[in-house]
This record gives sequence, C-alpha cells and structure tokens, in this order.
Amino acid sequence: MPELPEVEVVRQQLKKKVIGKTIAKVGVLHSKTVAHDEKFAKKLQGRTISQIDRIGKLLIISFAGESDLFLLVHLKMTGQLIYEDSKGKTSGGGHSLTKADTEELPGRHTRTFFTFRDGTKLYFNDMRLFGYTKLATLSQVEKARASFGPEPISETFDAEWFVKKVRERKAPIKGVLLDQKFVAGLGNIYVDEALWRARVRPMRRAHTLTKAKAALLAKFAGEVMRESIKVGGTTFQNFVDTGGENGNFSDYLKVFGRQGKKCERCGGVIAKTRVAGRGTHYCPSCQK
DNA sequence: ACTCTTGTTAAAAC
DNA sequence: GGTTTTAACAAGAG
Repeated sequence: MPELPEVEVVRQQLKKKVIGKTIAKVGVLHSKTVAHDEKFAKKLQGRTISQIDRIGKLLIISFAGESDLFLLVHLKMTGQLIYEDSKGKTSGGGHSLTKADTEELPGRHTRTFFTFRDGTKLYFNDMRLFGYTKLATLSQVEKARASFGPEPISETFDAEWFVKKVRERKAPIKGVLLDQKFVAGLGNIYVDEALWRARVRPMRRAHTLTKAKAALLAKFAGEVMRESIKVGGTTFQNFVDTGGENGNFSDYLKVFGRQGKKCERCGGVIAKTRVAGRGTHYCPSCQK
C-alpha cells in the first residue's frame, strides 16, 4: 500500500536514475493503465525526462521543452516502478518481487514499460490494475494539484490551520486524516501509526479533539512519514522500491498489522476493527 | 467458496 | 456546496 513515504522514496530514486534520459520505446501491455489512450506510446517517444514531482501519492513527470504534456503515475494499491540497467539487472536483484516478476521483466503484472536510449528501462507493474501511467495536459495537472490539501511533512505545514480545521469536522478522525483534499499523503498505515503516537482513538469524532491533541496529530503525522522516508518506506504487502527492495519502516510499526500483540507503550492488547470503511488498528488501553 | 485486503472516486444522503 | 457514508473497482492470499 504505497502512501506518501513510499511514493517519495520512489521519486527520489527515479530522480537519480532517469532524469535527463530520452524515451526510445514505450510498451503498453494493458490498455486500462494508460486510460485507454491509443496514442500513449507515440506521444512519449523521443521525450526527455526533465523533472519528477510528487503531490500526495501522485507522481508528476515533466519533459524537456514541453509545457503541456506530463506523465502522471499513481501506484494505488499494488503499483511498482522497477528500474533495470542496460544489462537487465535491477539493483536489488528483484528478490522482493513476485516470482513471475523476478525471473524476467516484463513480468506477469507489467502493464507499461519505458526503454531509454541508453538501454536502461523502467517497468510499471501493477497486479490489481488500480494504478495508472497516463498523460495529462498542464490544465489537468493544475486541476489535480489543486485537489490535494497540504502535506504534513512540509516545512510550511500550518499546524494552527490544521488544529482549527480538523475541529470543524464531525466524522471519525481517521476518516478525516484519510481525506486527501484535507491533508495529503496519509493512507491506512500512517493514519493508524500517527493516531497511536498521539494517543487518539481512530473512531473518535474529530470535533471532540482538544486543541492540544489536534496539534499532536499534526506533529506526528509529519513525523511518522518523515521517519519512514528515511528508511525506505513500509513494505507490508506489495511495495518495493525502484530496485525491487523492501522498505524497512515495517520494523517500526507500532499498531498496523499488530492486532493481538502487546502495545509496546502500555502493554495493552492491540485491537483491530473497522473505521471509515478500513481495517483499523489501535491500542484500547492508551488511545483515548 | 468465501472473506479479507485498500486508494480513489462516484453517487446518494444529509 | 461541503461533509459523510457506502459501494465499486480488481485480483490475489488464506
């Protein structure tokens, strides 16, 4: 489940590997992944990657000398971007990939791929077909950007604004934090982890939070994601980085996937329930 | 055979 | 018009 930290890890790695490279060939193995754009490959051929941005969980790729054509990449649930050098090797050996994908790329779940003039390649794998690699105009990109709220990891994130706004909402705090147009980047894992750090129950209605609790949430939402980026993100099911490697933040999860185990902070038993339509993990003893 | 997994969006209710 | 809830999407794991 790639959330902001995982997408940021991929972005940082891709910046080092493909900026300045020119696309020689594009493979489209599944039409849905490119929004059924029949000219997808043709439009990208000969383009040189100049920039890779991210807003929330969305990657925005720009091309040199082209102001009205962008490539949007969303990993959704099971998307992976795998880089392969000119000898056909992924840096991590691909041992984290599914068997079919490990043996050779393109694999069973490869949906699109890009071959650069220097012989290196970038593969987009996506088992469940929710993700996409699709083209967009400048106005479409601007519209997409405008649909996201501020990111808690940002140095300019306004905690006072957050405290004020979050206390105007009546839904369970978990649902509010998952709302990308309110704040961008949190998904199911980091919401549960941020709530644990702030000692707030996921089902608690947002407007019942004290200002102090809301301020703690603003702080921890950013903190937990920044820490994860430093160690390569979280691999829970499908996420791998561009070298096929797992993320290491899985070792630092305090509640997500730990139902039935002891809370490291208070010794209570971690519970799992459903909040805002999602599997939700929390400690009933120390989260109030 | 059935349930569970989740990021996003559309639709409907309020 | 904004907020909230629910279902749908898809395919694999158990």
